[in-house]
Amino acid sequence: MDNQDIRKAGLKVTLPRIKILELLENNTQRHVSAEDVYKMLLDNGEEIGLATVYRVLTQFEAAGLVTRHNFEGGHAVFELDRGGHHDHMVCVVCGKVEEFIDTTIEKRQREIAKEHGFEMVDHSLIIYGHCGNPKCKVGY
Amino acid sequence: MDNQDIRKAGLKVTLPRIKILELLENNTQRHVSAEDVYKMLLDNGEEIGLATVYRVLTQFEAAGLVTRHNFEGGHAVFELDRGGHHDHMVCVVCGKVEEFIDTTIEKRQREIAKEHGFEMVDHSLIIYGHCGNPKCKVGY
DNA sequence: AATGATGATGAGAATCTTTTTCATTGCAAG
DNA sequence: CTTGCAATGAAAAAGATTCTCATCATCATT
Repeated sequence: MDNQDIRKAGLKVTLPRIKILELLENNTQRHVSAEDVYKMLLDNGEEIGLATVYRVLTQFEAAGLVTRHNFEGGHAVFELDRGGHHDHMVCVVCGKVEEFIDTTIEKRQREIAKEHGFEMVDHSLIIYGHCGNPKCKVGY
Repeated sequence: MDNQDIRKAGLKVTLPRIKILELLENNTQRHVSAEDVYKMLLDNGEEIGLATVYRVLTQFEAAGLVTRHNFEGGHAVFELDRGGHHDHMVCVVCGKVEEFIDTTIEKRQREIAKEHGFEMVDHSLIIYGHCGNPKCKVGY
């Protein structure tokens, strides 16, 4: 019941919001920029303005439906929150993104924050490296 | 011998580069945006263009003299590389930045990368939370 | 089902950050 | 001291995101 998620967020159930949420749910690549979303909607024949895409994604983020990541490169990417939190591993050559979750690190982070007098509310961990693809290996 | 660092990077020793490196070394706040650097130079009476600041910071980054961080908010911040790697903790209210390093996490990251077939070359860990300042606490 | 208040949308303008262009200047090797 | 080539400043351009505003759609209430 996606529409309920929108409603629960205190937002009206409108066509742009439904379409954007659908796209995030069904799209193969989990990490998309606002521009990506906009273009995909266009390809699907939806007449949704870029400004609306930005607005909706920001609202979804505030509602906890999606997460915004600031990867390298100046533009943000969004990802549907499927309940489970996870971190990212990005290949510096091909850009491939893998997700992972590690309880050791998760736990340690909370401890470190506390040691510094912080109360952790969120975190961002991105590992950059060369992925398994031979073409992405060092010295190729 | 800062000028040697510039030279070693294969760059000519010019006034803008010297001034920017000096500023990064002597400035109290370690994390500065290109705009910050530009304005501080202006305040110091230096006539250095914003484009040059961007160029030089990017060159310094390539040379390993500074590190670029993509914190939330759309603009990058730069930090002088004082040899030691470290991660960041950012207060979501006042923006205060604290640095930390944790061997448990550092080690675990390498292991995780390897488990996924990645060879880690870098990483970015940012913990967001409420800092010790009472005004930044939840429910203030 | 009609109504109306309020929120949402689209288009384009505006803003902000960063990069590029290009004519001019200055470092540094000989 | 000359000279090539890199570096610079100013302004324009590009890219990402937000804002403005007139119009339109949703939804709680009739």
